[in-house]
Amino acid sequence: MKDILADLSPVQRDAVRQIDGPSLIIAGAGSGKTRVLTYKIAYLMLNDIPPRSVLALTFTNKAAKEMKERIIKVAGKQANKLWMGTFHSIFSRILRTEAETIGFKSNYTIYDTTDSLSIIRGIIKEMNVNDKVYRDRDVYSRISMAKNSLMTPAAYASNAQLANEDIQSHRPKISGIYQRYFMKCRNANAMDFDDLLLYTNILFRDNPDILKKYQQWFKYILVDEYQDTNVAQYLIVKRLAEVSRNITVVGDDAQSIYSFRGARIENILNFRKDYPNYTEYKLEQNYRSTQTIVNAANSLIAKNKKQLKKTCFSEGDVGEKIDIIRAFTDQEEGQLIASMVVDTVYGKQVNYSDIAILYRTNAQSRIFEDSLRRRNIPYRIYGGISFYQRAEIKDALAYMRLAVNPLDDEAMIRVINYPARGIGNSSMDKIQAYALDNNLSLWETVGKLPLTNTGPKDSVNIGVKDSILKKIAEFRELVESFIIKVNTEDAYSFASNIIRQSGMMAELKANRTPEGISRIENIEELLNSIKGYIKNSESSGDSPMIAEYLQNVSLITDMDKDSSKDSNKVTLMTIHSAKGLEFSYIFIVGMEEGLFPGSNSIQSEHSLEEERRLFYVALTRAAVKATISFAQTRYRWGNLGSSTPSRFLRDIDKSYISASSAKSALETREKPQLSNFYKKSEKTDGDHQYKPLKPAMKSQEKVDETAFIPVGTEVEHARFGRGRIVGIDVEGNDVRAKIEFYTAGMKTLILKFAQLEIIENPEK
DNA sequence: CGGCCCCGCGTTTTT
DNA sequence: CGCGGGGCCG
Repeated sequence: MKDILADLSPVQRDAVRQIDGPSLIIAGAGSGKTRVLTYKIAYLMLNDIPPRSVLALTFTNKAAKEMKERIIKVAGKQANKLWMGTFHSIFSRILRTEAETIGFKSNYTIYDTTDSLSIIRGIIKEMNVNDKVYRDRDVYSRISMAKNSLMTPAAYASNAQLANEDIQSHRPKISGIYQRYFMKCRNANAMDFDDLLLYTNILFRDNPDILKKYQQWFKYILVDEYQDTNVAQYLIVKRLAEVSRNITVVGDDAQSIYSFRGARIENILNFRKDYPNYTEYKLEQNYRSTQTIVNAANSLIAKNKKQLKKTCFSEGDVGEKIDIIRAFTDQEEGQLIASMVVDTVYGKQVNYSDIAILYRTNAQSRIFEDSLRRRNIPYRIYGGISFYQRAEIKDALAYMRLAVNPLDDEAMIRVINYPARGIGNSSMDKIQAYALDNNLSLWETVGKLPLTNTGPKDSVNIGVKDSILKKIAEFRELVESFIIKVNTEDAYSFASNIIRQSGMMAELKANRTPEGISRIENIEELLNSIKGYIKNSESSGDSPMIAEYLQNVSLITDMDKDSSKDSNKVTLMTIHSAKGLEFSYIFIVGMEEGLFPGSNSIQSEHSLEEERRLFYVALTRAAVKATISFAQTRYRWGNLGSSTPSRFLRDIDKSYISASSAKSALETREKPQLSNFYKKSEKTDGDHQYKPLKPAMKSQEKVDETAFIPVGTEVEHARFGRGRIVGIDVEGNDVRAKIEFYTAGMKTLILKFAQLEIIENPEK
């Protein structure tokens, strides 16, 4: 136990040693926040507090998993009994146990965002409202916001302000959509992500005895990333901690980046009011990064008006200054970063896994994937199109979901005609219409259908042919045969049987295309993950059934898949995903107006500050060196646009930016002829490892040749092959050529980047 | 009913 | 550009 405390700074030690009472830990980036949290939990256990009475809440499964591993190292295996996980996973577990109390069954389904959107689309159709006005995403986020502020449909309907807002935005029917959506979920015995928090609140609010049970159970509560809690989460914690008041929250207002999900920085401020006898610990020393990075980050965040007072400092090396890299195109940005990755690995003798490329949006990843692949640089990409979002995976899971919870209408819609069994859209419409009229689930509706229309005269007739009725009956029997086995077969056998018996496997195998083969591989990977899940839980008990696997899988993301540390790969991820992580070398890419800060964020000071905090998070991931890049032109939705450097670059104190790169990338405001670029890049001397100003030489050399190509010229492009120029367009300083390529089709290219080779010039 | 093609639209960010 | 949804035709 002495060992634990010896590893800590005085402040950290004090924070760890406070066992009882409320404590607020304000922890700057890299200040050893996770270490304090893990050690505090270990310390509790070493002081004979039973692990099962400790509740530790995190925001990602990854954070929970890592923390648990670290605690096991210090305090041993009993740490497995800790209640540690995300808000969503912990409270979904509790809701399983208490489901009946709130009118659900314990086998409830958890709908992911895709499911929710699809239901909302269905409602919009049902209500016959304009889906251009009522866009599913907008409606969903409105509902999500309501739930996160604990507003039920009734509360929403009677709220004048919300009604006003919806009228203003010409969407007065959102309240009605919410009502229907809410009921549909209930009828399907399903909860969406927000419901997990909403219903936990309802459960605790309306059932004092149940609340009391958990208040006595969880004697010690710890919350990580407290600045990212929303109203629903805040209230759950507040209720649970009310009696014991042994609550520890850790947070950093400067790293609050989830307000789009309803997070409220104020929660961390309210802590002082809620628990007046709290003790506050400020962790201000950054043990991760160089002084340059910490100071640069401080200078950046100082531009935000709203923030808690805190002085972060580093006593590490001064370190290298930040490089700012300008690229002409997004493509070139990819190439430059890729070659800098190589230079870093060989020049600094570090591993690929010490390097991360961080971007604002997932869509940016592709270019870096390409450029890294081209150079044979191993990389690992997080987020983006999730494995669990793939159609074949969702289909397989939908069968399992339907077997576990037949009321799950979304699952039913997904699989009733997959593989195609002749129950098409028009039949489905009839089934759905009947279900709606009679307030039944689809499964219940299907259960009422006769085998033929000539059956007993009081039997249901929805107006489909006998041949279809027969197919529906066959489907029903198929699902019934699955339902029987839900609680008798272990998750793995169940899943592999369902994939064969449903006909999915045969359908997939019939497709010999590369995509078809990859789909089968994905299914195999899914089965493997189920096997892995069984193996994991067998060590701590019996073999789990499919229902248990399903409730876990819906709260799991790609992020959580084995991040086997042994693999030496460059990490690509969004900044949001990078929160809480650290890397020696960080590349922050795409620092352009409209991208970062995003175009949606530049209207309000509030969201601009959040973007700035996001940039702060990105910068402070770097231990040794940060490099920032932007591109002057970028493909967006298939066509080229030009962009200017992000305003945030000017927020960093110049003294922390390498002089050569600042000058070349930012101060020079050259827009005119490219010949100027060329000359300047020649002047940039070699004192710096990278020459940010230096564009791809080849494209420069080609410019003069091709800048004034007439229409009709036959040209050759490295990627698109040969084609003919059909139009020239001068836009600002760019000359764009519309080229009809013989094989690649029509493209619009900016001449100075296109590297065209002239094949034949009609005017010569 | 099912498959194919075309059109329209989208980018925040995650549980 | 890439995806998903809707529409049309076989």
